[in-house]
Amino acid sequence: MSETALESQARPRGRRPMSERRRWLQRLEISREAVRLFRERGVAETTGEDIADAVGLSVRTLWRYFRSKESCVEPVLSLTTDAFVDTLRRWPSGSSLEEHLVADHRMRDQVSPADGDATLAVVAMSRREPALRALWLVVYERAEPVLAQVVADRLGRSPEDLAVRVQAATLAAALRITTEDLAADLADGRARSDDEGGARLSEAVRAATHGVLGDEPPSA
Amino acid sequence: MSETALESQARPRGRRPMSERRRWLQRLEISREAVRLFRERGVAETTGEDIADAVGLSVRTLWRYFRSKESCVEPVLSLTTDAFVDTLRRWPSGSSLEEHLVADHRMRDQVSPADGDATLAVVAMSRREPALRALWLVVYERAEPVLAQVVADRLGRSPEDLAVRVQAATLAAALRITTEDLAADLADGRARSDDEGGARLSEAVRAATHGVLGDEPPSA
DNA sequence: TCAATAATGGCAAATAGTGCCATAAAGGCG
DNA sequence: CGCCTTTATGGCACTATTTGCCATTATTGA
Repeated sequence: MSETALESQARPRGRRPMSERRRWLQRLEISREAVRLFRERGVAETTGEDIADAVGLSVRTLWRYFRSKESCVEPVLSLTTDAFVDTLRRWPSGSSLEEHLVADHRMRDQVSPADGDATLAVVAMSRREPALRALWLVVYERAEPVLAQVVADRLGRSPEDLAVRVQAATLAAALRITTEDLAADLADGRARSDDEGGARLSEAVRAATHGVLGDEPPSA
Repeated sequence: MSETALESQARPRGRRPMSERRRWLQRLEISREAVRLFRERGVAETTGEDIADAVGLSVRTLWRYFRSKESCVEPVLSLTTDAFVDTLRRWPSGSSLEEHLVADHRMRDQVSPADGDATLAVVAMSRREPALRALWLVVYERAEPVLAQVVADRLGRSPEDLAVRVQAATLAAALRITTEDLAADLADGRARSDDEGGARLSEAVRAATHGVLGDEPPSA
């Protein structure tokens, strides 16, 4: 086991594994094409081969990146939800959520309008596509531990606390439902301004937290 | 168009469609066998043909009852979550949730210990099986509209209200997380009594609702 | 250039699911 | 009881999904 001792400084000698970031980008590229095809023809009418062709990959390699064709949309969804969560993470204590949403512009830098559109389209499609619905819920569940950390920091408690985890799940549900409402409104032709979106989000978070996290209506 | 007028009293002449209840029982029977096989051999090692054979159906008919082998576990999960939701529906205003959980025994009549075990086993497996996890989340999402009605009744508001829907999602998350904790504890060999389960559930609901629904700690 | 390692692609095979049609089962009616 | 109608099931072929295996290619260090 002298090898074990040297393990930490063992230099790899061949081709290095794909970097995490490069793999992430590749998955995102596939994801965008998959969403485009799903929107154009529908999920059932899009085959794994179609997606692979659109990206310029072999089918075999596609299945190395994703376990199913539906899960191809996951990176685009995660991109948007991660931006949401990051925005919440930057929400300073003592300010209202609405003020923060107006003041914090980094979310618009983090996710392009095209990806935002794509996400809302997938959420709208998920009303009819059980596989997409399941994926959407899974994506939001994965946000819960991150939100638990945010809540824990804010309340000065442990992220393992049952109350903290429940509060995080609550926050996730508020974000999710607001997004679903927005997607439904857009899909059904009811337009909505970004400002109203922010207000609805604040309302949802307030309904979910009852002010425990320190947000107050801006008029108060 | 005269046919349209008579449509309501048109008597069917051939074999009647399977009753909703019979179809539900058939799905439940399949579900129990599927869970049994999944527990014994794992999901990947269980094929659709295995499930069909266990129930005594042809594979073709199995796929008429379920769209995928993983979704076969859905009826057992729904059985348990429905019982949970029904218990909440019977929760009288003005009493603490813990008192209600102790007093209301109908949940134990509604779901057998075997089905409860099966549900917890599936939840435990869902930590490693993405398809089961997705299904579990979908089952709980379907409970949200029902819970929204419960919340709406309790608060005298519309079940369409954003705040009501968010509160319902919050309640669903509390139930879900409590169940997941219980499943994890059981799977990891940490026993837990029913009483403690009720206490944890009350704690979760209280953390989620902040007393808005009228529950109070029994000591208060 | 050579050796080593990782990514990709091609092919075959197993599994998952669907469409189509034949047959069996369950009713009503004479 | 046979006759007719409708539904549930089963069998078969077929497509799609997904994985294992191996050859090929690409990328790195020596």
